[in-house]
Amino acid sequence: MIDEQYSPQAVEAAAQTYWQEHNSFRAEEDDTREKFFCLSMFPYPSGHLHMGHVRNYTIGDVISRFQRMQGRNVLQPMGWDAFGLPAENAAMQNKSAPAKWTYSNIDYMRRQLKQLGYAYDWEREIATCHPDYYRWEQWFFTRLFAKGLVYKKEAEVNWDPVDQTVLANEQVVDGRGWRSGALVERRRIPQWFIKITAYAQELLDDLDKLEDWPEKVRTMQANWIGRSEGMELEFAVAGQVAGQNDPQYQALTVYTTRPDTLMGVTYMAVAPQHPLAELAAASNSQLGKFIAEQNHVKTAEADMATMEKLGMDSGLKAIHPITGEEIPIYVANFVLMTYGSGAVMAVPAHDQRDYEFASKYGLAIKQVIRPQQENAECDLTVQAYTEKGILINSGEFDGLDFDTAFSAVEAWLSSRGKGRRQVNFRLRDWGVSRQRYWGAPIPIINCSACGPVAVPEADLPVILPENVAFDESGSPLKKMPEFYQVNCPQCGGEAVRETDTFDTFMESSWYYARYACRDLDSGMLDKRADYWLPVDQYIGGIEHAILHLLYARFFHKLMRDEGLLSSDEPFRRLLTQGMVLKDGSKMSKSKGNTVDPLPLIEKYGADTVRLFMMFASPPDQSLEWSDSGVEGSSRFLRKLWKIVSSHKPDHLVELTGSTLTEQQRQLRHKTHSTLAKVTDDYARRQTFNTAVAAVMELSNAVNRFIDTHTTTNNPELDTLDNSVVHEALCVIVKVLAPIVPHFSHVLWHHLGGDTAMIDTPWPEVDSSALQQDELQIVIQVNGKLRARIDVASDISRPELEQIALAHEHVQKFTNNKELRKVIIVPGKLVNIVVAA
RNA sequence: GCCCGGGUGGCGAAAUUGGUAGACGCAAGGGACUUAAAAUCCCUCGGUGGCAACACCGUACCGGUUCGAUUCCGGUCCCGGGCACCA
Repeated sequence: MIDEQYSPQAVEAAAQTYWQEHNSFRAEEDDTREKFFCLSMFPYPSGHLHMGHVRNYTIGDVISRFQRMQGRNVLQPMGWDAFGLPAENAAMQNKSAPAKWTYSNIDYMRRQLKQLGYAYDWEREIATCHPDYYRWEQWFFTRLFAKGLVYKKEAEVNWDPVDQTVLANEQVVDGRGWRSGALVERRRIPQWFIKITAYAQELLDDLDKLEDWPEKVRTMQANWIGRSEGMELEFAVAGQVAGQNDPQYQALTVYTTRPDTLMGVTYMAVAPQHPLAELAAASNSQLGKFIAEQNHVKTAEADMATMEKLGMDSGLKAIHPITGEEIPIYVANFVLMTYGSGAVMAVPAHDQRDYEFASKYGLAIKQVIRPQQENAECDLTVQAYTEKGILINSGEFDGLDFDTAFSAVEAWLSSRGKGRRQVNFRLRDWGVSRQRYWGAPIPIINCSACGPVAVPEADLPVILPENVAFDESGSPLKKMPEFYQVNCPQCGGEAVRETDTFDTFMESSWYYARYACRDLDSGMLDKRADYWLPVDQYIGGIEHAILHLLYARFFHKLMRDEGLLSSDEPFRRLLTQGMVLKDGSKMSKSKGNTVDPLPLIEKYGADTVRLFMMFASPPDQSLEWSDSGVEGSSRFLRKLWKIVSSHKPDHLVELTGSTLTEQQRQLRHKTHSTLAKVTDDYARRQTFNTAVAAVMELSNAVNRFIDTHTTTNNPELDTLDNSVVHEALCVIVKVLAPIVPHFSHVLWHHLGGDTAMIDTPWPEVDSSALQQDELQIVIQVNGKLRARIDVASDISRPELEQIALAHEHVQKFTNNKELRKVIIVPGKLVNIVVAA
């Protein structure tokens, strides 16, 4: 007999001890079983687990344990995304080394995860800041370097002129450095890029294969990649830009998706950093001042898009490629030098941004498109007309529609070598250089004779020195000659090692694969990667919908093309979890509304916390934290514990085929319909909240059944009653096991389970228990509910219609009215349509 | 600004393929047990009217499609995520 009082601490200790002693979660490759790789996004070791982590990892654990009960060979690993900015900030504050802070955070958070009872294979734990891990990232980068998939170019960063450091976007507040308060400047510095654009088309096309990803994520990625079909064309620069023979001064190359509007171009716009702008500014101090002023906008796109659109006439003219007219060239702050060619053509009549700019600076607005329908709204005194339509004021192109105009303009320009059809992507190459210390060193040596040279494989890893002093003045690596003074691997001459480190997205782009062969020291991956990959279920925050998930997809394809694995995509199924909120806003330290999981686990136990997390809302929606809701989950477990612990699993009889009372049949029906629903909720819908609600209903039904079948005279159930209850309780305990595994572990033993809960298969639905003789049918009149009736489940349509029409509540609304039609949805409802 | 979501009782939510709006839980109110409290158990619980049966209204707002709309379509408002150096 077990205690009637539920004691989470004792229960959780017992279950965790069992799992540990039996090595229950060690995963091994086994070709005879279907594998299931379940992965939650690994955490950044910020110090403590927060509720978002608890939610994420509970979802992953529930899915893992469910799949295991379904017979799969499950791998569920855990690790640490250990490089990153917060470690540097903490180091500055504590005047210590980022490594020490990171490792102690990992130790603390690992203990928290263990308390929660997650079924992780801890032997595969990864921390990305270990050289054993990042050496393969460095090795892989040198492979990409050899293949020409990486290159160096200048890119803009936020520069703090006081602290003399590069700032992340989040470190720029209102255009100023967050520590120094200094006005931030844009600065161009050479950085490494990986050619993700070479894979743009495949990354787009393969989204169609990801059938088990949320539609919204696929849409966001497709829009991010942003494939467009348009034309690249040249506008010659008019007159002679004195003494400049360089082609960059002689023509502006622009890209447009609307070549049909070409005849409506009334000005050109170039970026402030464009060579033509700089040239014009040399003899125009006002323009020079304007250009200098534009140097203080943060590099983030949101800032670029919301800032006031400003421009200034450069005085230079471009020549329209068809009409030969001279049109002004403006310098405009919204044109980005780092996008495309740094120049755009402007058609104010048919582009809203161009329209607003033209209106502001008194530039011509020339209509060249009219609506398809003559009377459609098109008032150019109010706004641009941006729809596709019919060409006007376009000379020989008049009367053409978008498609024919596109072809005609293309033919005209291409025959004269002034333009060509081109597919463009919004996606830009991935800049991976960071001017930071706490990251994986970029394995490149810069030699004045040989240029950039990859660190040879034998010299890898390039180890990041961990024992460093860290202060406000930026990366210690830049002050360590013993780190950067090296000899060139090619010519042996004096050379300088890169002191930049990798973007931390690099580590998180392939960690999932490394879990398969985490102990391998002779290579990045081995054939075990192809056993476990792709990940069958990936779970993480929606905030990663684009960047992390796109980079990981890209890396997977790079690893495939390196021959390291053979699948095309890393994550078969994706679940994007919503945020955990308190009082309607995201839990965060700055708002002071965080809830620490630890005291809750101590008070209620891990199972209660896990249960509340799953019950409070569906996983992909935000979850409103509620202390009293946790209390409710605890109450449910206590009640259920009492029912199960006072149940005696004796004198049980076979139920299938037995003659049961109506109430026994009803409880069996409830048991098996609940089982069917919960199975579907876990497997297909992944709505664990409705699964829990269904189990609560079943548990309430069992409770009522026991109440109505025992009396003070006879406190025991008879054999058949007890067997029906036993069946229901076994289903409840088993289907709750993924969510409250400790609780189920102990109760399953009490119910007489001959295997440990963790090794027990998922129960099967007895379809004979689901058969019903009667159904409830709803009767509507004109779509409004008027009656409910119980009928035989095999009733014929005419019979049902007749009963419905004869019902007194129905007749009240149909009397003296013309019957128009009767709609019957079998097994559900009858809708009687009458004249109003 | 652009891309993607979301909005249902006092609260978290449910309604799975266009077919019974509010399952399940929380809070609240009433009652039982108790010297008392906690715990537990029972009842009520979207709004309005009504003794009740029941009727009408109700899923952010405006409009549309349909026998029937929380669900589909068009528009508006509000909230959230992302925007390439936070992770």
